[in-house]
Amino acid sequence: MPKSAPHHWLFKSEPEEFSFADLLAAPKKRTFWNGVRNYQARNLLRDDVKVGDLVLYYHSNAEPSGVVGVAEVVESAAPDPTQFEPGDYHEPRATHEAPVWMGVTIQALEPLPRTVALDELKASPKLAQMGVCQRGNRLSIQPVAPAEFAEVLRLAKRKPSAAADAS
DNA sequence: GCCAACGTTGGC
DNA sequence: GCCAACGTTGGC
Repeated sequence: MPKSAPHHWLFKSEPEEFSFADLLAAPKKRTFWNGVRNYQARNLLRDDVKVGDLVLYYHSNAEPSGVVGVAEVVESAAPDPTQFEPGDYHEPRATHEAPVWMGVTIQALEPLPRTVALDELKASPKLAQMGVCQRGNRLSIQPVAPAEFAEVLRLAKRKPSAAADAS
């Protein structure tokens, strides 16, 4: 059996917390994606995010918010160590035998030629179904269709004005 | 800083 | 199991 094609994802991060530039500056351009504290996102990380999958790196609460880079999953799910540590991410119910929260390790591939801002994503008819374009969608780990992934990369190579002219 | 949307918690 | 209260996310 051939391996299945890589899946595509969008990971949200507040740049003040951990930006794509921070990822590029990290050792081996890698980081463990810790701090996910939502069960739906946790389940995706645990069950569906695989080594070799591609990630759109999205800056939320940014100026502007949007997709800024591409990363690759290099290690599949492992227990999030911050759940065992004191602090904001501590999880009293977690034990090493039965961890509650999981994370994956990603590695930066390339920054996009320019940020594809949220309003551009919303302006593209091909991205109408994309999770991040849906009102009220707060999920920090979202599946992305292959065609959507390609469209975001295509938008990133165009001038913003050209994107606005698209019909 | 505001607030809409959504998730979680806890009383009952 | 219902649902009100509360907390968080994240665009604006």
